[in-house]
Amino acid sequence: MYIQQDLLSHLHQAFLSLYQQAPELSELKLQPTRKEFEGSYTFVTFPYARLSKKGPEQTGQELGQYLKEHSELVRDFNVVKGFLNLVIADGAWLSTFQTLATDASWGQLPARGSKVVVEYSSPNTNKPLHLGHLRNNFLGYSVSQILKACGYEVSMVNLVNDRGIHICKSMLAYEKFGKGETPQSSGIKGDHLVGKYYVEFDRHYRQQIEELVGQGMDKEEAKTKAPLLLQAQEMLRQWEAGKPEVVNLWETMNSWVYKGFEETYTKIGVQFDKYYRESETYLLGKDIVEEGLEKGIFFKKEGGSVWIDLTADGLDEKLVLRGDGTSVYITQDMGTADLKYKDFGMEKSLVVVGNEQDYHFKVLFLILEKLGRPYAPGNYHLSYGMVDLPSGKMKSREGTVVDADDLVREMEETAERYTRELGKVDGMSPEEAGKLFEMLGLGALKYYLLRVDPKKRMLFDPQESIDFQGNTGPFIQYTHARIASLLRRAADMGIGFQDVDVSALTDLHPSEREVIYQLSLYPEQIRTAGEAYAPSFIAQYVYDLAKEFNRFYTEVSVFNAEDSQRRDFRIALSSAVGRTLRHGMSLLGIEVPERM
RNA sequence: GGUCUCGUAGCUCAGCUGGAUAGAGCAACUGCCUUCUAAGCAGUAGGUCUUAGGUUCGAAUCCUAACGGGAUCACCA
Repeated sequence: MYIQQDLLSHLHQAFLSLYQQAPELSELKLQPTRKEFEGSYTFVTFPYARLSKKGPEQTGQELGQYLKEHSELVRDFNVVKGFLNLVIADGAWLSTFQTLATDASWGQLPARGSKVVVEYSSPNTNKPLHLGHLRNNFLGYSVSQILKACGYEVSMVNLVNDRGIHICKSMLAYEKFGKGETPQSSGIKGDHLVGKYYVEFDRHYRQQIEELVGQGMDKEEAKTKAPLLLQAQEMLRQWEAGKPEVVNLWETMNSWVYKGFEETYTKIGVQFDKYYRESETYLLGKDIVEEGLEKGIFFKKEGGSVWIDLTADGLDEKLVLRGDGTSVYITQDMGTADLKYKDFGMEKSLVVVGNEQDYHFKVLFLILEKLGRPYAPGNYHLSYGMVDLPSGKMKSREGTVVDADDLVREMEETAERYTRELGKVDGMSPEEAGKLFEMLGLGALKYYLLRVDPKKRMLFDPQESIDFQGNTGPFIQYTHARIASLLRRAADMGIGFQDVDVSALTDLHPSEREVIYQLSLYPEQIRTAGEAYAPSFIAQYVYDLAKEFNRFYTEVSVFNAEDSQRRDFRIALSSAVGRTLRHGMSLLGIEVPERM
C-alpha cells in the first residue's frame, strides 16, 4: 500500500524530470510482477512510449534508472520488452511490516460518516429455509461486514414475507388436515411443520386438478377452479378483512415459523438490526401511486388500473396498481423504500435478492428515480445467481430442495467424522470439540458458497462442499490453528509479539518477503470487495494469504531461526498473518479455531 | 419472439477498469513427517479461454454476429 504510493509518485516525478510531461498520477498503475521475473511491482511502459518519444524498452530503462537513483525503496530494476520490473529493498518491506503489524485498526478503513442499509434473507413464512436462502444469508451478512470494514455505518434488515396466498395455503391445509398438531406435540421445528402443510396443500390441490380434468375440464381452468385454491383465496380475503379466527391461526402459525427461523439464524450466525413484516407494509405505496399520477409519471387505463410507461427507457409498460385498487408487488416495494429511508436516512440501500428479479428492481429503481426520491441514486440490487445441484435446478415438486437445517447438520457431522479420524480431538473437552465441529462444518459451507462471484450462478456439489482440502474454509482455519499453536509456544517462552522491532534486520527470506507483500494488500482488498459488494474477493485473498504463509511455514523454521531477532520477527509475522486471517474470515462470517 | 445474463483444464472456480509463456482447487501421477499441527508443502500432466469477424503496438478481457445454457417479459409474489 504504502510502497505502491511511493513508487507511483516517484514515477510521476520521473516522467516530469525525464520527459517534461507526465500522465495524471491517478492514471499510473502498477501490477504485481509475474513469478518468473525478478521484482515485486511492474510498470508497463507501452502506453507511454508516445509520451517519452523513445521505445518502450528504453523508456523502461530510463524510468527504472531514475527510480533506482531517487527512491530508496527501489533496490534494483530490470526491463523485459515494455515491462519495467522493480525490485524493492528489504528494508522497505520490513518497515511496511512494522507499520501494518502495529496498526491498531488493521482491517478497518477510516469512517466515512455514511449510512448503508442492507436488506437480506427476506424469507416467506410458509416453508423452511433452503440452500438458496443460505447463499442469500451468507452474502448479505458478509457484505454488511465488509461495508463496515470499509467505514460505513451499516444496518441489516430483514423484510419478512409473512402474508399472502402462500401463507393461506399452509393455513388451510393445516386447518383441514392438521388435527391440532403443534411443534411441541410433534417435535417438529416450527418452520418445518408449517412447510409440511404447504406441501400437503399442494398434494391435495393437484389431486383436485386431476379430478376436474378427469371430469373433462381444461387443465388451465382446473388450476383456477380447484376448490382448495378458491378456499385459500377466500381465506386471504378474510385475513385482509381481519376475521378473528383466521388472524389467530395466522398469528399462531407465523409464531412457529419465526421461532424456527430464529433458531436457524442463530445457528448460521446471521443477525438483523430490524425486521420489517409485509403484513405491516403491504398497504404502503398507494399514496405514492397518487403522487405519481399527480406528477404525470403514472397514467390510468380504462378499468382504473395505474401504469407507468417505461418504453422510452427500453423497458415495458408496467402495472403499479390494480383496477380494483389493490396493490401489486411493486406498489408495496415503493412504499417500503420510502419507509426505509424514513427509518434510516441512508445514503446507500442494498437489497440482496436473486437475479430472477433483476427486471423488477430495474423498474422499481427507475420509478423511484423518476419520482425524484433523494435516496434513489443509492439504491442497489445485489443480484446473485441461482444455486444448482449436480442433478440440475432445485425443484420443490421433485423433492430435490436441499434443506438449510439438514445441510448444516450434515456438514457438522462430516466435520466431526473427519476430525476424529485425524485424531485431532485428543485432549479437547467435549465442549471445545463440539464447538470445533460447528466452526468447521459451517466454515466449509460458508466458504464454499461465498468463494464464487455472487453474480454468477453456481453449482453446489455435496461431495465437493465437504472437501476440507485445498481452497476451502477448513484449509484457512487450519492455517490459523497452526499459527495459534506457534503463538502459544512463543507465549510459553515469554516472547512478546505485540510490539515488533525489526530494526536489527536488513534482509529477508523470499518467503518472508512474499508474506509481507501479501499482507500489505489487505486494506486495498477490503476496499475493492466493498466497492464490488463481493465477498468472493475476500475469500480469494484469505486463501492466497494462507497459502503463502504455509509455504513460509515449511520453508523456514520459526523457533530454530539463526538468531533471536529473526525468531521474534517470524513470530510477529505469523501473528500478523493469524490476525489478518481471523479478521478476513470474520468478514465472511466464519470463525476460526485456536487448535484443530 | 423482445430484454438481460453466462460460456476459461475432465470437474468446480479465479483472472475480465486491455499487457509478458492464461492461474488455483478437486480428480490422476511423483516426492517430502527422528525439527514449530502432513486438514500441509514441492513437482508432473492437463487449455484452439464456445465459434467467426472487428478495434489495438497488444484481446480470455472491449465491440458486432452466430451457437449453446439460464433468467425474465401476468391486474402473481
